[in-house]
Amino acid sequence: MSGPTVRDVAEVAQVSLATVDRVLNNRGGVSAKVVDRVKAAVAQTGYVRNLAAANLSRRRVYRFCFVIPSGDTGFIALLHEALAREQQRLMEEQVLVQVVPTKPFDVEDQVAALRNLECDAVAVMASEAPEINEEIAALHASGVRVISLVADLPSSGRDAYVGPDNVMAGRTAGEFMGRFIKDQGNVLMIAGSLAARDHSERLLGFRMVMQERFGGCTLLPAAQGADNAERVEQIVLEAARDRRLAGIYAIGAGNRGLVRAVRTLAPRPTTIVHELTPTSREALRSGTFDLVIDQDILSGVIAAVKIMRDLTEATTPPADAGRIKLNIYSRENIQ
Amino acid sequence: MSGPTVRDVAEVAQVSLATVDRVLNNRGGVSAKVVDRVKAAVAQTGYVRNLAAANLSRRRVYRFCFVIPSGDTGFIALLHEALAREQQRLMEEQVLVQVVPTKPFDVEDQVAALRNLECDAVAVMASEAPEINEEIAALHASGVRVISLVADLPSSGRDAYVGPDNVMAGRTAGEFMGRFIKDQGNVLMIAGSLAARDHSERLLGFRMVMQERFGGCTLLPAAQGADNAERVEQIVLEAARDRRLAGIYAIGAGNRGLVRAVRTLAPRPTTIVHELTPTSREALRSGTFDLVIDQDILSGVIAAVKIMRDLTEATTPPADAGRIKLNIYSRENIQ
DNA sequence: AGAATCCTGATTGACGTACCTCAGAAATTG
DNA sequence: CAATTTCTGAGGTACGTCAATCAGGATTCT
Repeated sequence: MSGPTVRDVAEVAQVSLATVDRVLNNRGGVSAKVVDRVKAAVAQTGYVRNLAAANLSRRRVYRFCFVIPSGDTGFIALLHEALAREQQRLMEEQVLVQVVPTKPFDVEDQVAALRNLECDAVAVMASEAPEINEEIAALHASGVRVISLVADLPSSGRDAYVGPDNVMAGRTAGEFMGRFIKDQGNVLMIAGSLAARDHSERLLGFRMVMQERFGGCTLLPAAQGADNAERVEQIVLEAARDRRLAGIYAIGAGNRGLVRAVRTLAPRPTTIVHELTPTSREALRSGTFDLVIDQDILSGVIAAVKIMRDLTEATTPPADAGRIKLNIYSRENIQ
Repeated sequence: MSGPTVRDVAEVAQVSLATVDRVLNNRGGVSAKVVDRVKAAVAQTGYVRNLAAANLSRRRVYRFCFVIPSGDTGFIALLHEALAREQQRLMEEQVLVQVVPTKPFDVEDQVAALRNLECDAVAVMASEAPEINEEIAALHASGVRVISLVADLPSSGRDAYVGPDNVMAGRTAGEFMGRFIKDQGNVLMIAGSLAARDHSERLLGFRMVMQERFGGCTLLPAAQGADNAERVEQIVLEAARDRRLAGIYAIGAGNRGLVRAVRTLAPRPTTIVHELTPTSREALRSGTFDLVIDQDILSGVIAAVKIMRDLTEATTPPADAGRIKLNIYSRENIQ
């Protein structure tokens, strides 16, 4: 009733259990001829590994580290929350996740955090800096698998990137911005820091679309808000002195300041931001924000763990495994 | 390391393994005092039954049926594809999934399909009809757990619904339609069949938003395209005789006809459709469609299986487990 | 020919739970 | 007090896979 087992495969292939095991878990040491026979037997019997039994038997414990900025608001808070929730579930799959918080924008601290990690794989969210790239390269050389999270670090030699296509995110923002503001007026772009690759890529994508298809708008010079609410608020208020401020595209954190600023303006500029946080959700619902482009960080964490497991098992993860989907939220589809 | 086991519970409760087993699987024959002690020990240790080991031990195989319309195009094709892909993975978890295709819009055939099913749980996608509701009620009474998929059947007494909030889907479509067409012109709505609850709910949501916030538009009477490309094409061409056709909202299938029709029109009306299929993806990319509102059917299938398993285990699934997210796609974020 | 290497078989003990039997202790009954 | 019933303990086997060991046969090399 419950399907064929390794025993049946062994019988059909005329080999021992040990040999079937060697083939199935490719441990090597089996001649090509026998390998073929076993594989044929698997196909013939329709054998499928019983995952429950496999997990039960194999008691390997994976040790993964997440090196990410600390923070108790916005997206970073959601990331920590998602990690905490997943930790529970992952325990049951013998995955131990350790979170190593770093000081935001502090390269030295982030480098220090990457030192002396005791684990099989690391997921890093950091800005682009040569020191960090070097540290990651060193980690990688010492046998630890490394993936970049949310913001890619392509020149670090990381094994994989888990996060959204940030150029696409920016392009998407541009598309909706252009249509919503009817292709006219000034548009303010606020990034957190241009050193953060996710921010600069979004900016790039946004600019591209606006220039390609919405030439009626004027793009103001990109401002840097340092993910700081007060800074962001000031930037907006300053830009709003010009009466033709039609749209605001906010990349990165500091949305609370953005809400405060936009609420004082009349007419209210079309506002598009990233990441569905309690703040942006509320602003969306109340009509202060017009669109939120979100990366589902929980699915990102899940994907990251999966890829880290694949990497430590030396099985190549599927090519698109790390690509997190972009979710678009308007006031009508907040969930 | 990998969580407490029955052994730990037994030790804490100062009883034997056999007694813990008797309590956990309530086999009776244990005094109230000891039962309490064991339960306290469970709470104290944080013991959770290892489902994998349990299923392994008792050789349980889940048998689930998906009763869904047949079809090799559009959303239904994607659904079948997703099921086929999941089937592979689910075999490993001792879940046997059987797909029972039904003739679309054929109530009699769908009722027949629901008869004589040999399984633990069924997922049904069907129109609303009293005969179907009755059949589901009968199934349910005979101990089979039933969930509705994509289109809800609330008065059937199904155990759960897995699918998007279709009113929300319609409202979202309305929100973007209103903003894109700048609140003026005629809007054509094409449903497949108003008997399909997902269609009627989307229509309802769309109408609500348009009336609430976009009073400048005129809603044409809702047309029924029977999920048929030719029908849909004709409906559009007819409505387009009026020069003020500013927008089209297409619920349900038949998008190939929609593409053909819209391509002949100038100016091209703003077109919003449902489900990201090869057809709608291509239309989005080429600029024929403006927005696609998609339900990720793969995640729907996964959620459905999870819920069916919970139901057959008599553990109540989390309240929001069946809610599939809505994904919004513009030409810039197709993936 | 002898030694080294490679391939395969046979066997064993986990993993955590379910389910069974048998025996003995404790509590209840007549 | 003896006879019964109720409760509990001890121990075992099974589920299907992983992982490891040991031993011996077949090849290849020197």
